[in-house]
Formats: sequence, C-alpha cells, structure tokens
Amino acid sequence: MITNSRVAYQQHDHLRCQNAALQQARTLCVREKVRLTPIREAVLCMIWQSHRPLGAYKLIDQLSEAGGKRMLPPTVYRALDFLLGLGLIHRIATLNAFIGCPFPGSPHSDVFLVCRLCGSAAECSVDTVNSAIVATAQRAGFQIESQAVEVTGLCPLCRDGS
Amino acid sequence: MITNSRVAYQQHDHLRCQNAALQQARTLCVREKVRLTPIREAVLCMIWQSHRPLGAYKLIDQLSEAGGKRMLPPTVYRALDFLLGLGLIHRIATLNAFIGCPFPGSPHSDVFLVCRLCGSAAECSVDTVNSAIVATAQRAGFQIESQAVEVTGLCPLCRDGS
DNA sequence: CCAATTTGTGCAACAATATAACATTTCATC
DNA sequence: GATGAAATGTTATATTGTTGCACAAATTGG
Repeated sequence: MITNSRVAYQQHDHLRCQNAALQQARTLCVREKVRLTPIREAVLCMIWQSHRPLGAYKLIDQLSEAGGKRMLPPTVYRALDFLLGLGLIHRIATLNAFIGCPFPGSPHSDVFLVCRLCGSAAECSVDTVNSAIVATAQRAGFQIESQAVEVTGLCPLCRDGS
Repeated sequence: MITNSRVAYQQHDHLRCQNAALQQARTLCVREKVRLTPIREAVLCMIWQSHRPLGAYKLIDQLSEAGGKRMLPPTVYRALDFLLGLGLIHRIATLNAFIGCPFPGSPHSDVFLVCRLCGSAAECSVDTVNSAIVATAQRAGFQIESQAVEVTGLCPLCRDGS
C-alpha cells in the first residue's frame, strides 16, 4: 500500500510538498511535451497550498486574490482539466473538490479517506481494493476506464476529539 | 457477491421491479415508523421507472409532467433525502444522479458499475472490496461512516458495440 | 374531540458548481 | 514575419442544490 495518510493528518512543511509537486509536474510536462503555463502552475500550487480538497470557486477566489486579477471560471476549469488529464490532481466527486496527487505518474487506483470534520483527504493506493474491483468488473463483463473510491468518516485526529 | 448486474444490462419487466421496490419501501417505512407520503412514493417510483441513474432535475421534469403539477426543487430534494436516509435509493456522486437500491435493508457496501455510454449502473455488493476498504481505513486509523465506490467504463453490451 | 406539537409541503429567492460559444492572444515552427 | 495550433479572455448560461419562511397535515397528549 502506498499512502500519504501519515502526512495528511499532521502539520508539516506544506511549502516543501508544494515545491516537490511542482517539480514533479514540470518533469512530467516535459516528458509529455505539454506546457505547464503560468495559469496551470498557479492552479496547481494553490491546490497544494490548501493541502485539502479545494472547491473550484474557492480556488478562483484565492487565485484572484493572490494574482491581483480576477480569474474566471472557464480559465480555472480549463487548468483543472489539464492537471486532471496528467494525473497531477484528483477530483473528489463526493465533495466537488480537487486535491493534489502525491504520487503522479505511478499507475494507481486511489482510495480517498475524506474526513467529514476537518476536510482532510488522505490518498491510499491499495492493491487489495484495486484487485477486488477489477475482479468484480470482470465477473460482470464490465470494462473499467476510471474509478472513484471515496470513504467518508472521521480521520484519526477528529475521531479523538482533537 | 450480491449484484443486479444481470438484470441491469437487459430488458426486463420494469414495472415488476418498481412494484417490488415499492412494496419493500412500504414495509421498511412501517418498521421504521416513518411516513411514505405520496410525494415520496412518487419520487421512488419515478426513480425505479427510469432504471438508471436519474438527475434531480430530470426527475423534477418527469414528476411534473406525470403529476400534472409543477414540482419544485426543494420538494424533490426533500423526498430524495428521505429515501437516501432509509437506503431505498443511492446517490451516484460522479453523475449527480440517483438510483433505486435493489436490496435495501441488507447492510452492504456498494460498488457501482456505471456505463459511460448507455448510462446504466449495476450495483454490486462485494465482500472483498468491502473488507479491503475496511482494512485500509483501519490501518490509517480512519473511522468509516459511508463510502462511494464508483467505477466508470463500458458495460458488457456497449463494449460489444451493441 | 381539541389544543399543542411535530412533521411535511409550497414557494420564492438564491447559492454553488460547471459549461458553451466565440473573440483574442500567445507560442512554436516554418 | 507568416501561419496554424494551443491557450486564454469574456460574456452568458446551464446544471445542481440550499435557505428561510409560511402554511397545511398528521400525531400526540390531555
């Protein structure tokens, strides 16, 4: 199992995450021969700054404030689509929100553990879950294209009332 | 594994499904000492008639047409909340749509196989998926309250180009 | 049965999320 | 620099979901 659940639930150096993510993104974009434009980079950074699932309109507000210029929905949604396409971010359907992918590039099926109280979302890549889903689809004759596994509940910290 | 994947992908007697679901709903409401009002019943029926995930506003349109009177969003959303609470229907987060639960009452974790082309959504209750998710959450110290496992792709029929 | 209370519905406005359509600019390449 | 493709700007609109309050209907407890 690959997971960021430790780090997701604790205070840590966000800036470090952000920089690491940005570096990975740049590398990936070079490899894929696509352009990480200023807008796209700004969106990715803002998502990593939040470090929890961020709604598109919150993103717009924060980018507008940070950039000094009002950013409009289509601009941001286009950047989001770009980043989603590269696997640099994920969309959490149950929250209508976006979060940075801690291990882009590595092919993985994701389980998100979304805390109802603090809003954190840890990402786990679990072979057992994945293979169980694949087996299920196979038995039904269903051809998988993508999947969303989103678990809602209480993270370790909120559960202990902290 | 419990699943309705056979029936979900084939033509069959929808009216039969609808009636069975309605009967189950009545029984459940009696047991839970809650009221299956005409509106709630109408919403449940309409969802079963569609037999695939149905968006709230499509539901509103169809109910308005069928009932002769314009139904407004809050009315329908309240009925949906009621039905969701009883487990009589599910919400598919990736589609913003609702579908009838073929086995309400039986505690189950659901896997939905959602076809990108025809819009069908088969529901499977798979122990292996469920236990893998539970184990994952446990390792992370996460307390599960609900979960959404939604697989998107091609159903057997659409895959074969039919 | 009646009053009190809870529960459900009608209605108007609005909030949040996402996309369409088309003009304009920027960029890579020739 | 001219050209075509990719990205962005801009306006408008579509889709999904909620709030708040007034009214009605059902349930409960005398």
